[in-house]
Amino acid sequence: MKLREMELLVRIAETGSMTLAARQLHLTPAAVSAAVRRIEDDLGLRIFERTTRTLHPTEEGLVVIACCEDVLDRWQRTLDEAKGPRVGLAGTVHLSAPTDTTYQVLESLVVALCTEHPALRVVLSTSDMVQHLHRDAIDLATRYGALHDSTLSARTLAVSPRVLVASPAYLDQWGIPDTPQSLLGHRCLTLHLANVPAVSWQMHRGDESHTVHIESPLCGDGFLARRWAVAGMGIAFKSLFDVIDELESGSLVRVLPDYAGDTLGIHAVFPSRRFQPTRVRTVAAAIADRCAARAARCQAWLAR
Amino acid sequence: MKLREMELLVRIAETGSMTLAARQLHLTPAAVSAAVRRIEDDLGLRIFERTTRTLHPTEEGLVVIACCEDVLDRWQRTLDEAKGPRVGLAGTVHLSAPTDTTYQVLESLVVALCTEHPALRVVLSTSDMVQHLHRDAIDLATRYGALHDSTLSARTLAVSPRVLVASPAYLDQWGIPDTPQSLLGHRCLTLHLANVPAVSWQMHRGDESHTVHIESPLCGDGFLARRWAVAGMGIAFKSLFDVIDELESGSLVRVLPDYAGDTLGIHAVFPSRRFQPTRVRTVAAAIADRCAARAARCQAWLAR
DNA sequence: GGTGCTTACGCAAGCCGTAACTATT
DNA sequence: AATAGTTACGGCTTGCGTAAGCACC
Repeated sequence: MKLREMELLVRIAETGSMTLAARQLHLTPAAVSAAVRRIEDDLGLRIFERTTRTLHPTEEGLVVIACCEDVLDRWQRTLDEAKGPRVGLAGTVHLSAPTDTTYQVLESLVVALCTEHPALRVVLSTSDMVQHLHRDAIDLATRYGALHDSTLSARTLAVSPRVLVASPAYLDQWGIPDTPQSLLGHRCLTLHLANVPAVSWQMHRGDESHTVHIESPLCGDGFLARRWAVAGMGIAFKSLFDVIDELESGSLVRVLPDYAGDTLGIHAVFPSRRFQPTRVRTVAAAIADRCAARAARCQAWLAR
Repeated sequence: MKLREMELLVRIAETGSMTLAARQLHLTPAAVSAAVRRIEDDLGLRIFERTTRTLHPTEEGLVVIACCEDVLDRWQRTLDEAKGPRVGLAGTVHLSAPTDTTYQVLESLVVALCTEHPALRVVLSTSDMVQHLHRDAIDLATRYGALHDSTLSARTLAVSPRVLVASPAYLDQWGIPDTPQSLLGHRCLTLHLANVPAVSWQMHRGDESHTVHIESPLCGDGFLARRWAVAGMGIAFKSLFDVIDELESGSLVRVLPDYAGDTLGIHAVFPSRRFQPTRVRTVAAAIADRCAARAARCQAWLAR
């Protein structure tokens, strides 16, 4: 038994598919199939019960796979400990984040990390959509809101309410809304996520709750909504976390400040496997640091 | 990295020698040497610092080797759990024990085990000498007294005092000694262990301590001493544990019953590696059971 | 019919044993 | 001189990719 084979078993169990596991490990499905067969023969155990279309671990398979996870985790940590202090980070980290988080948080952070660790490669996969971490072999993603995939694990990076924002120029030209309903007469900038435009904005003041159905002249991703808002194209409904820079600098101002949107959590999301190379842990820690600093600025701004 | 390679590292560390490790794993020294080199290259770490005559783990090597032990242990237990209930014991267990223990305790036990588990093979290595468990790849040995090799771990099976015994016929013919000194006029049966005859017997009564230097007409191993004693050839100084059968049956009787020899521990001794196949654990448990039963008979006999 | 697992086959790399070599005691 | 580790080389095994086959949607 090789560690590589253990990783294969874990990946198959995680993805639920030999083909996806093969892709992640840069193998062919044929190789994976053969490897599983070989492993099962060696062990004298059936690890996966499979038809051509479904695949799930057997009872014993779960025991073995859990062991493989432990072993890989132990091994990874040992290598980190044994060779960690001497060499810088090396290898590739696959990150995925929403557009705005990518450009505001990750971009400069990645530059800093790669400068500090010349052997480190970072692949940034920018998407507002919930990507399939397993399918794309993402090491670490940031996501807004709760996640529903139980095969993932998450860590909260920040918590921040949605706020309505617009540029001073826009408000000069179109006036300042004073009730949620008055938004209907404004140019509202909505997000277009997962092929479904987000068309209703929910906000509340004390016990009041308001839902406004938006007809949007411009609809894009989070990054575009912010840029458009700064450019005076309309009112955006964004996480405070994403627009704290502009609010601090005054290029955006908060609209309807008495009304707050949902408070969204920003999470770091990992494939559930416990074994993470040092490079992933380090990058995760750096992201958490940046987000914590940014969240502190949000707190300060709200309390000002 | 393969589990087999991990085992190799552990064995090298245990035995302190590539050649011995090679022998245990049925490889050539060349293969071991090449494997170590390969592993070190793969890991980018030096595991063993070595000249042609000495070999010891590096700092990082110790970390890696400890990890390998953990991994092998975890893996072994997992396999036991995953396939344990379905199949009987299989494979080979190497045992080593003193002569008398072998013939009185292990012999019938091994027969029972092999009958119960047809796929089990047992290799019994009988010796009164302290064998090199590592060198001979012994899975489990029993030994009297404390052990001095820190790379081994031990479990106490029984504790029993040495006693002086002789057959009734012998005592009829030669008389019953009434003091330790009177042993000098008797035919005493000594052991010949590790090429050095054991020539002094120590015993005590209350606070008194007596050391008697023996001139022995017959000198052999533990088994022979017992048989000679039964045959009326003289007085033996044996662990009660070894002669409980004869004392119960009356074929031997205790001499100088007020005087007790050292209380010796009987230990099961294992190579320190933590990973033990089920077969070894099962055999160890069976031996412990037998010894416990026998020890209980010793207690009962002393208290009679 | 398409997707995903499996089988067949050829090739390349890995790994072991034999044997000669080197260094240490 | 003897012992332990290393290097060199030939052969066998392992493991992968390509390509074709097969079963469940």
